[in-house]
Amino acid sequence: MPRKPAALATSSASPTPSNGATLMNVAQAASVSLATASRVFSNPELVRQDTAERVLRAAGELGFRPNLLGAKLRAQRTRIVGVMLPTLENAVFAECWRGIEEAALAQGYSLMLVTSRYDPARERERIEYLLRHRVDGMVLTVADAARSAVLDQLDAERVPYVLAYNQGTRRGKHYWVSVDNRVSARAGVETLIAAGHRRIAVVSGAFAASDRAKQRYAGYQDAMRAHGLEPLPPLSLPAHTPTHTPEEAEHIRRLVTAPRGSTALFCTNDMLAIGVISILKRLGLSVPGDISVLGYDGIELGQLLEPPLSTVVQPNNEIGARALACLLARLNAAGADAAPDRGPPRATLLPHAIRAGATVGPPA
Amino acid sequence: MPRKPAALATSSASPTPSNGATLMNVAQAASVSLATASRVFSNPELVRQDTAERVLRAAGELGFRPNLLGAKLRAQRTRIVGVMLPTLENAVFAECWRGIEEAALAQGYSLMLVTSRYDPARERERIEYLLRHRVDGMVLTVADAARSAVLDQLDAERVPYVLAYNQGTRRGKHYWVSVDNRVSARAGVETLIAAGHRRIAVVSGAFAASDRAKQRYAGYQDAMRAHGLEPLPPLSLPAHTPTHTPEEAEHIRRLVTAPRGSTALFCTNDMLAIGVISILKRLGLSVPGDISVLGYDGIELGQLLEPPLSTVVQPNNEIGARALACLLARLNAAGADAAPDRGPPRATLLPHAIRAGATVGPPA
DNA sequence: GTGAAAGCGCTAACAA
DNA sequence: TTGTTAGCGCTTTCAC
Repeated sequence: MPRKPAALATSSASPTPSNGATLMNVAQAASVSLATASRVFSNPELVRQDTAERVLRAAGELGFRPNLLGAKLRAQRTRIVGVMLPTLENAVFAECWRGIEEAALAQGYSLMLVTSRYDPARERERIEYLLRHRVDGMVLTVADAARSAVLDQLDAERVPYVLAYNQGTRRGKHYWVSVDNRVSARAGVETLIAAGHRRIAVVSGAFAASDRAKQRYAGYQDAMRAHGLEPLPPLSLPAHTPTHTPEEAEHIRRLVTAPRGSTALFCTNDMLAIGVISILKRLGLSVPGDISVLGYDGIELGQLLEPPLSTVVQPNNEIGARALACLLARLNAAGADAAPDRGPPRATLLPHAIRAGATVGPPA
Repeated sequence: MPRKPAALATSSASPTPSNGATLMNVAQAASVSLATASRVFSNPELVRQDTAERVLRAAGELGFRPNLLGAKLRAQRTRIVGVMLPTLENAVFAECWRGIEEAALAQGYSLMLVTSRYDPARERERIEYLLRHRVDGMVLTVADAARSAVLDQLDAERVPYVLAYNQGTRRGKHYWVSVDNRVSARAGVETLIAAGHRRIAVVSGAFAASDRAKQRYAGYQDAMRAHGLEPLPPLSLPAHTPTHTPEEAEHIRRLVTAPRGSTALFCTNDMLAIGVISILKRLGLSVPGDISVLGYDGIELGQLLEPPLSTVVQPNNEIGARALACLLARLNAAGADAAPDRGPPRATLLPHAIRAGATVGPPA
């Protein structure tokens, strides 16, 4: 009967830890060729109903589980998307991940996540790692999209990628999904001005670690100038440490108590804002009674606090989901034909919102 | 139907999006056999110094990047570890992920992350997905380790896994890394008792979604009984919603204002504690002036708040790192020989700590 | 030390 | 509709 020279009667033991059955085993059990068995899973419409059923039944009985490795190697595409985010410990990115995972799941794509810690050296290393896995493309947030070594590398190697949060700078150079950082920051600061504040300061993470922070600062300057107010230089705090240092507290104290100290602080991200509010409280100041604080990001945690954080809201889930969708659109467009005009738009600008919260009030 | 020489045209340009060079190309450029070239990367000690250098140089010039897919398929092991966590939006798991990623990076292992959302159906689906990728093993946190369908499946298929946070229940059944939930919770509640509280209530997420919550509640009962106090039934709040519902607020109000209402609340996780504190404040109550609140988890965020959250601290980074290390130890032990006594211990109990914070004070 | 050869599990021409 | 046949890029005996 076995007119196959097949030397693959090895199925007694359990080769792979998970499960032994290969497509070949299934094909034999269903008395069809390997090709037909394959088609049942990848192109069911090419195979007759009852044949397909026989194969499926055999697969079920054998506990067959497709080995994606073989498929990927052969197909020269992995259907894996690499994701690089600065950290997950800032809820912004955790929320974004959720959007990405949801979208990938819906589209049958797999994900590989790495974190860069805002560290360019680590960015390079982690990207290399994703490349070795032959991801089809990437979704990433880099420190500074305009001067990023990894982005240059990716461009040189023609790896498709889409930026999340990084707002494209040079015209038409990158694909990106973001809110308008500058405009939205301006809108946020204008709520401060509308509340009566005139002396408004900015607290930010390191500009080098975040082009968004720079853009948001520019938005602050826009708002101030548009209202005839003088922008102040930003207070740059090092990456949010788990706990406050005395120096940080001292900086904040000076900012708000100097003669003519600021009455409102615009923090370029929510985690920072939460930390700043705590520092202010420890200094014996009330928020918003003595000082108003406005955040940026719109993480859900902000609403859990009391008073709830006033902040500029980005749609974090959606940023992730859209970035992934954009990438898949690129991948598909490239597959169909190489027409340069096909594929998704390079820029996806999502709307921001202002969440009123209760950490902003009139100046003391 | 168009013919297919187009494929050749594209492949001449750029075979793989990333890079074209295969190990075979490198071997030819270095005038060695494929086998030798391979050895340079996997078993350098088997090849002569100068040969190796030639190969390395050729690889550099060609911009060779090993295709892990080929290696994995051939070697029948992927060096990928699957990670399943309930969510990353709870900082506990984000911190744990950090530990896992660090440890994996150090050991040259890759990771594939999925989230289960505390949903058993989704757990199954996501596990299947990891299995298709032929991960060598898994690190996971399941809703309830004692009655988990996915764990049974994994056992049946002999896939090595290590639980993080889930504390092993049946003797010797699972491998796990955790603090002692019951003992640590008891210790936490005893700080409440030491502060003078007698009427202490528990606020928890759904027990069905977390065996940890159940164990921590048991610890609470232990503490109460040991001090001659009457344990109260837990107040179970649905999964932490982004914002508070009126019902939640009403439940909390009743808990603390009924005749002889509780003076302290033990929340079985930090996010819950943060939410509960906000609710109390909105009810016009002061923490810890009117009501004391104790959390559990020790997320870093807790220290950023004012007052800083009093909580039972788990070493989240280390739980992740240890879980991964334990898994790799299992994988290696299995590789060496199948001696049943080899390999890491099944249980890894990590020490907890109490972070005093400032949300616990004497009863009003 | 090095090379030749045989696949790992799967997909996709092409043929029947 | 189904089968045959080549590999995808790599590791790994086994000879030399």
